[in-house]
Amino acid sequence: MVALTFPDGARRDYQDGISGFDIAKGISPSLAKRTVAMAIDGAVRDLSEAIVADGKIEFLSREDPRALELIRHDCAHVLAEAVQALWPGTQVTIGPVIENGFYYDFFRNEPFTPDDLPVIEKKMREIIARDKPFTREVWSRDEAKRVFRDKGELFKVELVDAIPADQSINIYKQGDWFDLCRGPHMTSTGKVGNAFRLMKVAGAYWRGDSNREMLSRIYGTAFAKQEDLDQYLKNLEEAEKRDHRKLGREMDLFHFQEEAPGSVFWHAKGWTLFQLLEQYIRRRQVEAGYAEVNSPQLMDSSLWVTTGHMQAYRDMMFLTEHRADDERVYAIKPMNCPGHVQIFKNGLKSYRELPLKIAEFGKVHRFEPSGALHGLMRVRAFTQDDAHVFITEAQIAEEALKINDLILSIYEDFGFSNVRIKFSDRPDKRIGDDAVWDKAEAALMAALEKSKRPWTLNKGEGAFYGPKLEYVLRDAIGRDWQCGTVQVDLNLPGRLGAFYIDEHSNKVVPVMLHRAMFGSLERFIGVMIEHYAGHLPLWLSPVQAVVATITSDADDFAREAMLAAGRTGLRVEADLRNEKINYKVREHSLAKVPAMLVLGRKEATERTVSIRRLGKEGQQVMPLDAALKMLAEEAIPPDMRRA
RNA sequence: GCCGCGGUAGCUCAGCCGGUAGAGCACCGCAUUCGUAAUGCGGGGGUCGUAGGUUCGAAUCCUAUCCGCGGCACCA
Repeated sequence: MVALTFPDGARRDYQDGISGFDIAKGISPSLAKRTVAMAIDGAVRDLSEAIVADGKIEFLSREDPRALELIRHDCAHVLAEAVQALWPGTQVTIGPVIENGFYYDFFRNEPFTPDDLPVIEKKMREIIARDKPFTREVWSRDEAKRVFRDKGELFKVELVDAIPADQSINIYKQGDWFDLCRGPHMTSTGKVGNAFRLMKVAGAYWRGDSNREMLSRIYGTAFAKQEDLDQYLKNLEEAEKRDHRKLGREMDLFHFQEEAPGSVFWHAKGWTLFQLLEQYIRRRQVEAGYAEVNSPQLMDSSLWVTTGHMQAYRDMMFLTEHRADDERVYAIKPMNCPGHVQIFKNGLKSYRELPLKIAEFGKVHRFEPSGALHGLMRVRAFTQDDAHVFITEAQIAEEALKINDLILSIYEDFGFSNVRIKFSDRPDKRIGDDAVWDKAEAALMAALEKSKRPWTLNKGEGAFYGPKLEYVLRDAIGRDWQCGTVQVDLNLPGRLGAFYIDEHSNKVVPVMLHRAMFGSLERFIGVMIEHYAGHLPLWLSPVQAVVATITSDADDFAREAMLAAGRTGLRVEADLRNEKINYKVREHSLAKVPAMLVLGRKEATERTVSIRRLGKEGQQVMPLDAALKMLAEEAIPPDMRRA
């Protein structure tokens, strides 16, 4: 007998090996009908599974949040069956559930095109309508391999081989079609319902390995209800409107063109924003004891051989051509650290000078793969708010923690409070002894623990010279972007011959912390545009207000208002065109100008302005001086507000 | 870099079973002085990404190449 506890607390005994379905049926036929799976002690299982131990049991309906994963997973199976029905000979590989849906990877000579999707969807609806039960069978390893090999499913054979020896080989059947699968599944294909949609086709490497076959992937999503699917599609549209590439054009911030792939042409307004960020960081780091420096853009490539960059990243570095009168090969810097080490090395340093913190808004160039380029988020030329902190070994944890706190405080000023931290330890491709890595990782971990922030391990993802913390922000479209980083480096200073004199007059190699807060200013601007949907806070808006007239009778007062605004330090533009106020309001709203100061005949006479804020209806009338004072107040950067 | 898709006026896009380019918005001109998201009328503007090829004839078909988009891989 097995004793099962139900969600309402009731406890009943059942015959050993009874299926979930039989239990549900015993309670009521309608329960059995609407149940698609069960959860035993919280773990979702097939409803047909035999129960052999005591535990808590729950029946899941289609509407249960935990069933969503099943709907999507089953949908992936239906997709695979549909594809094989339409194009026999196509091999199936894997089809997992992902964050907002699922995908299935196929191998065939002719990849899918977007036009295939509606055809596949139609076939899927047929399969769902047939409503065949999902049944599970356990096969022997040899039998599974033989069957798949006979069917020509060579990728499945490889998967069977990859399943650990202590795990059984599960086969799920839906009518005549079957797939190797861990499960669980719902009771039948009909439970998938019709609220699904195939989204896009894409290429993907078999097992994520760029040396292996290129598979053809179909992405889809599915929901329990049509309304949920509609809402999801609507959200995608909304996210598209936030795309920084689109907003960047509409707000006249920047552009790209063919001649400079992956490099930004910053327009006046975008460059204003860029400089505001730079000034902000400059204030924050001066406060934190950093000195700003500037190192050469172009240095002899031998320097990069010494650091190991040429060995690790040669094809991603921009190198100068050989020329007759100078045979040296120069590299455009892909990082600022070697330059900063040269500055450290220039002149004898004492332990009394540590920690020595030098910062640079360093513009670095990296030949990113063409497929990786993505607006401001991934470029080939970008500006790091980079710094290097030279310290003794004993200072690692303390200084790393200071950087951690500074980074998090900065993100808060920009409205990013939900930041995830990743700890990346030693990669396979690295320099330096394991003993040195042990020390570096332990010290960084000590800082991380002191910060008392949740973090995740990013195994083997450290830099080739040291472990790192990475700070990840999530954008409006749900993509994660790594921005800040702290890296402990016990290797490069020694390689580059840096040392300081300790209290016993000995030469000692310093430890170097690398840190960046925005990471790339370009990327951070992209993330911010999407985060705010273009509605930048006043202190960051390139144009903070537009003075717009209703009639030319107000022109003189408008010019006066401009002068007064200029004296407050606000960035204000005038719009005295002979256009209707509706037209002006619309245009400046689309350009995301945060405030409009509207002047008509009435305002000109009374020396007032009518303020309209972006995204808000209605307006507020107040004396010009009061209005400017209010805006100037609001435009104070958050860090200066604290001071 | 790999797979797929795309590149036509400043922007969004139509034309693409070959016959030599079109719309809306934007821009310019004129009129309008009009109270909070598009005033009316008129006008100018494109070697159809680039280079080859097929053809009497190419934006339309073919090849190469560049750039972009969606993924994958990569990201010091």
